[in-house]
Amino acid sequence: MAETRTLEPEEWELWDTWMRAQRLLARELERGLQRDSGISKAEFSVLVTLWRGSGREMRVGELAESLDWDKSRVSHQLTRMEKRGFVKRTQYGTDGRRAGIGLTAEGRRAVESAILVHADNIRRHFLGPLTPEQAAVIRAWSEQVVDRIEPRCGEAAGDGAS
Amino acid sequence: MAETRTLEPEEWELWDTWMRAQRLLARELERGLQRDSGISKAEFSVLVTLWRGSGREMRVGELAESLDWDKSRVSHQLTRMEKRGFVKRTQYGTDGRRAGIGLTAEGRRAVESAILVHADNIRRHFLGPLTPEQAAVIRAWSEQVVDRIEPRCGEAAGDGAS
DNA sequence: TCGATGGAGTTGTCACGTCAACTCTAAGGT
DNA sequence: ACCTTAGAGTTGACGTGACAACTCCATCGA
Repeated sequence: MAETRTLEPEEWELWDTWMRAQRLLARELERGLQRDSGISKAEFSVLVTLWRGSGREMRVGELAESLDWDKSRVSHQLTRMEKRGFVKRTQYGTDGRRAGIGLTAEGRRAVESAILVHADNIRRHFLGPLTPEQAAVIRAWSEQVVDRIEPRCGEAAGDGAS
Repeated sequence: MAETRTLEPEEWELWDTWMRAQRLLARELERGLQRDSGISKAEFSVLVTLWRGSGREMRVGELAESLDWDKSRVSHQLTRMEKRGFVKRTQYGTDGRRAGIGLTAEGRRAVESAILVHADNIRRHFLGPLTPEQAAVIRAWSEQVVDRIEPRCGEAAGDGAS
């Protein structure tokens, strides 16, 4: 273990400013999604992931892996989204309980519209104001962080929204 | 309004990597707080803000302003934390309903320990691996974002944890 | 004096997220 | 055939967060 002392003012300010920026950005994007497309960030994540599979049904575990979410979180989210009519669970086998997850027409419509709107918002709030130098540094740093906290051998598709 | 087209692969990868890094970092810090100090990020934020007031009782609105939280969110959080014995609401005036918020001894103990542990975790996961150049760029970028989304004239104390 | 207005706080409702406990099925071993 | 075990998915309980509706009280103006 390390030194166990509080942060220096300079350290603290960097941390605080970064946290604040990160939070405001996330809040802004979430609000945009809600306002322009009527869906939440969580819903968007699920919809995009299913949509990328272009019609193929996915399993809960697959979704959980793709999103880096807990399985039970996926299950709860699907329950809510099934109620809203965005996804459907279909049965596997003859009478078993394994479910395949598919988009409804409503879900497909919602995600195809949301993707465009959300891309605009990401450009406006995140990519737009970024200088090329900042982009390079932030990208490199983000990769460091991901590699250190979650070292992966292979690739896993992210959702880019949560 | 802009162009309304989806993100280029390069744009998307930057966005996705950044979101992933941000999320992993937040998750790691939150888990550290829970594991080492037995409190949540939300609890930590409230405790630190009260603690900085060094004994002086704060109002709900003051807390909400400091934390940049919705007032009702503060109220709900205080209800839970009162149940845990970390804070107490004291009455103002003779029979009115305005409440001043104070730390209990238990709350003070918890926050003073958590601050040290949390500082270590922030250093380990965030500040430590940062090169000076990265620190400068991230700091500048964060300030840009904050200024653009939430332009403030004066200063507001942040909590550095949520 | 009385009523309107506004600020401060609380409460309800619902979506999100985590953890642990549970069910069901498929395999595997004896 | 039977029991065990592991994997997949669901469920329940609870804390978190956003939003709107509500209560109280103070103040101000007719």
